[in-house]
Amino acid sequence: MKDVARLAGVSLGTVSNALNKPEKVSERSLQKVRIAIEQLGFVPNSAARSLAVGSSATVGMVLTDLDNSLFVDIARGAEDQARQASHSLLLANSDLDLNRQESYLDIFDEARVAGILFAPMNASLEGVDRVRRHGRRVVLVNYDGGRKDCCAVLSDEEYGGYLAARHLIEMGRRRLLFAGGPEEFHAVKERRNGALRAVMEAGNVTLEIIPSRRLKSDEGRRIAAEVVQRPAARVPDGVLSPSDRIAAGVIHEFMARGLSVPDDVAVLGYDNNQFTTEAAISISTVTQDGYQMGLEAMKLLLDEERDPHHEHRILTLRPRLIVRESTQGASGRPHSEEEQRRRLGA
Amino acid sequence: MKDVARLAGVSLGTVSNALNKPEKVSERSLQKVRIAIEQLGFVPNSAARSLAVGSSATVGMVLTDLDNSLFVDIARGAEDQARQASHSLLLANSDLDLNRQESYLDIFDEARVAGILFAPMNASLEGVDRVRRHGRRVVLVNYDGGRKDCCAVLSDEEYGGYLAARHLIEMGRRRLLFAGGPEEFHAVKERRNGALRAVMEAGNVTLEIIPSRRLKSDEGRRIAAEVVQRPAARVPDGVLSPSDRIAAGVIHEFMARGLSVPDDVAVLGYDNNQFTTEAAISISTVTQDGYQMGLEAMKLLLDEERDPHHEHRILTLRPRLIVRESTQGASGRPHSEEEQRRRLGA
DNA sequence: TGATCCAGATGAAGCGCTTCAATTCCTGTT
DNA sequence: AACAGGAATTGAAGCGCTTCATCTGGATCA
Repeated sequence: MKDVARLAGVSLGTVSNALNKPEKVSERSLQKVRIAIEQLGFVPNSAARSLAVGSSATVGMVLTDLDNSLFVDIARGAEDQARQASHSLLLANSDLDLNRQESYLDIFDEARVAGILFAPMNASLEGVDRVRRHGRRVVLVNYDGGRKDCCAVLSDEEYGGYLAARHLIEMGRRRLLFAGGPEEFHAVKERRNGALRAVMEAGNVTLEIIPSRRLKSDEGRRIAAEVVQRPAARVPDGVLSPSDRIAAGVIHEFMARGLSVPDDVAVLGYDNNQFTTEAAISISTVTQDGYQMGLEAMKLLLDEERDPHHEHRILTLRPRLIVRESTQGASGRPHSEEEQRRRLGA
Repeated sequence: MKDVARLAGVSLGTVSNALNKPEKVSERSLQKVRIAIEQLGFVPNSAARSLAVGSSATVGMVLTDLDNSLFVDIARGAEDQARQASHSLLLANSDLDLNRQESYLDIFDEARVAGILFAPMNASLEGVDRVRRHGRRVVLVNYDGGRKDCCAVLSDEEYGGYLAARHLIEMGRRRLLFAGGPEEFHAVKERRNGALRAVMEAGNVTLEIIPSRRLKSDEGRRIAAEVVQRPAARVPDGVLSPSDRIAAGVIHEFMARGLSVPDDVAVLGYDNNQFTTEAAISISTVTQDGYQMGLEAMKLLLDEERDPHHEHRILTLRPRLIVRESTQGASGRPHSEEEQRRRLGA
């Protein structure tokens, strides 16, 4: 920058102003500075800038699992919002590893980012306390571990489970199975509670629950293989599962064993992952509109950054049911352009 | 840090050394510093560190499309390798937007990152020249626009196309269709060339080509809908497509119109995206082992960082064929644990 | 003509760290 | 007892930027 100043024949301060507050600089100087920058190929050093200013224009997002396209959607929403505020969003994928998750929080903390969007695993949120103690702004996304002391954007998981079960019941299903998911996951438990509520409300409907250790499709296959061997009257006619992956496994296994989906058994997933529409049989699911979640989360963060009397808020978004072939049979194009756009929240 | 030094009763330099070169500091001082850090809740400021050192321990990765799980795999491989070198990997998703792609390159450039892993769109690579002129290290991943002046890790796209076509031919297919993909995409063109080579080699096999503007599943549906209306003798019996998405669309549409996959027509995708195994009919595909690509790319970057006589290398990895139901009919579990692990490269 | 203003420009101070030449303090050697 | 040599420590200098109190040179007005 010193070189730029010299070449342009102005002072350091003027170069800085030309870069950050052009309205404070005369057109003439602006021009000279611009030319000098061009000639020297000058690139501002954001580390020096952050150091001088005390914080950066970057927002860090720590997320658990890029394999779940929900998080990609969240990131997209957050990024679009960030860009409007001339901030940029950098992602760190902890890949289901608690250590990495903590370490990325620290990295963003050390970088003095403008804020952290945190889509944590279902586990201790001590990292949040740590970085907030250092004055770092944090907004929780998709899970908040019940804390009330910082902003969060959540999805009403209980209601999502309710929606799912009610849909199956409305389709005439009476022997429901809640397939898979570790009960210690907050979201899984909530969704199950919602399903239970719908079942209670309906009367004369049963809800069986078979948990699983993970949320992968293998578990769905295992569960389907298990129940399909029962006497016909005890085979469920409606399955809802807390992940699209499990639902995919369930469907796959049922079909491989000669059952018809959705005629013999309707199957419903959760999260509206990408592949629910790319599959040969499109999968009905409950969607949490990740784009919206990301957008709102970033808004909260920006508000916290700007408004000195900011108050922490917890936003709970309502999930939405998406009916596709796996619960309703073929019914025209299951993934129209319109639908695509909705998925992306655009 | 000054406070830490004071509280610990040592000098600034000693605190710095305790943090970065503990072997140069006596056990006693180390202890004192540790306690002081603990008590003050001190967090090193990486901006200041970067400023003093002149570069950071972060590697930035700019990628085009997080919806394609290939890139997620690449990021995973890169991250694992980075961690071994005590570097961390931050991701920026340009989401198919050229402006954003350039802007993220600049952001990493301004942050003086240790290097940039760049999985660019099929477009001008001027951003690469720009940041390299500033001394930034760049490794290209998955596409290099034919340049020879920096490291790159590529996939042998031509060979991938060859593998795909040869497989279909070996399965007895004679009327092949190369379905979809914009010809101006380097990868698409190469894959098509490879397919062509396999067809030439075989004799008495035809290869029809129907391009499309994008790589989404709608295009696959459109193409399938189109060819299925022909007289039977002119309907292809083998389809290979440059993306799994298109393949999924093709399969879906064929099935909806009463064709059997793979009996009437075998369909093959490309990239081994996540959903190829989560679908009701698992999709045969060509995989580029993203994990490996990311790993190697990061290795090249680290070498460039460390070795003063580093020479730029271009690594071309061979893709691999994965046969699943869509070309071979049901054949046991198409996605075993083993297979999963291989996908993840773990 | 001189007083008053104000848009612009200036440059020193300081952000929090690393580095390195200089210094101190031991230990072992002769 | 004197000294060499190494290990540990010190603190000033400097990284590239922003900020802000200060200054400059017209323009405006009475």
